[in-house]
Amino acid sequence: MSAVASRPAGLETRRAILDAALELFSERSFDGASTRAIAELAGVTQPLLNYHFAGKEELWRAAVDDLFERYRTSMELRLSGLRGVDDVTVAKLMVRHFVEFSAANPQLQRIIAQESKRAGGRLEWLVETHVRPVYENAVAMFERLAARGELARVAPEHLYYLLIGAGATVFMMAPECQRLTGVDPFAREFVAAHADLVVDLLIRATTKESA
Amino acid sequence: MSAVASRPAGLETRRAILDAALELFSERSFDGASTRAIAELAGVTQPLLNYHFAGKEELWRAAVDDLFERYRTSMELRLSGLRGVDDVTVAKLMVRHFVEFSAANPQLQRIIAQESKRAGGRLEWLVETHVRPVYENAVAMFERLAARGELARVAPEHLYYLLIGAGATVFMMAPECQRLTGVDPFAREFVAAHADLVVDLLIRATTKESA
DNA sequence: CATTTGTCTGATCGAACGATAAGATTGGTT
DNA sequence: AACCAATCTTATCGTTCGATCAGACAAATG
Repeated sequence: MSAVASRPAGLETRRAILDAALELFSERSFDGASTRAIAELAGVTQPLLNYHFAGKEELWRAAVDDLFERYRTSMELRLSGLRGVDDVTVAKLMVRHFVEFSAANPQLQRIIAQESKRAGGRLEWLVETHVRPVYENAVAMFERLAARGELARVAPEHLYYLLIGAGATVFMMAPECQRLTGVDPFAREFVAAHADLVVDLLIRATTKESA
Repeated sequence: MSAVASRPAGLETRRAILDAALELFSERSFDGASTRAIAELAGVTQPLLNYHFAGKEELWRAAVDDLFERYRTSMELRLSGLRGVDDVTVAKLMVRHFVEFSAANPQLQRIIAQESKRAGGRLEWLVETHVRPVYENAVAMFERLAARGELARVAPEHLYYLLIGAGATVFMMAPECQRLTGVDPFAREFVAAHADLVVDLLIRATTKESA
């Protein structure tokens, strides 16, 4: 049953389903995305989802796994070969990469925001499996910055959600931004300007004046 | 049919339904909140929703209307009697009130975030009916601050979503924050500290150094 | 060529969905 | 007391949901 995917055709279909699932889960929420709509977007029939995945919930988890895996690898790639570089520069790169990834993959914040509103099995899994490592990484970054006097000594809970919110909200809400302001937040210059702003805000702004 | 509510009992029931609808729509999304669940939370039977409201979509609109009405009146109350006060103080009060309202009513950002992910009728209505006035008010505030040199000359689209995201995300995602960090973001001290941080970030941080 | 195994489809299940119709009940009016 | 309109419930409609099953199809293996 649960599909180990040994033949090439199976892998391609699996990928098409994962992409479609991520798209619809992220913009319509778990309940709003029907398995039939996902199947249609993937170009397959609905029962095929249950062949490749054990059920709707497991399909959701597989899609989220895939997305976070992309986030992790892209961040590692960005930070590879920076052994000797100072903490401030690395931190700025991390923040910038988070903003740019959020622009290139608004599904990430959309899914996190969706599930974070309500306690339950999916939130529990999401936090313990994927969010906590990201959070702890961020906290470590905050501490390195604070130790060098480049960041006000504020509780990490505040800084984390400040960073997440400031950096990703406009991309998560891109359709609203488009309609409200007429500006396409995914435009190259917008993303760059927003990343600059967030980096400045987090790292330069709370420096020196505070603490 | 459409219930003009002349007898007192009707108004109380209507309010109970609106409260239940707001709660479930905000945390489960439009599709995830069933009319039966809303009715149960309100302590009435499911068909009664169709007596007081024309349908699920109109119930959603009525609940959102109610919420934004509360936001508007509370903001006006907060800013009443401030005719002579300088722009910077007023702006700080506005930002602080937005953060505190987002803490007291996380449903606001939850519903906005939910609908802003996808273009469609509900987003269109939400933007034109409620979000745009708030946005234009914020833009006017940005311009007054910039004119006094208290804010970097950044495009308002960036500042608006920066403010929204930084100020409301942690409350919107309160269940995640609780599980991830063990901290209750609704605690009085947390809300106050977060408001301070956002006010400082927006108004003091981008001052002088930039531009 | 025959067999097997991985992949996919058509048909259909029971449950939950939003909505409606018909009638019971309640409270104000005369 | 009689009436009537507002409020609410019970029963049920047709649709869509996620899931299952039996079988078709295709590709690798012998």
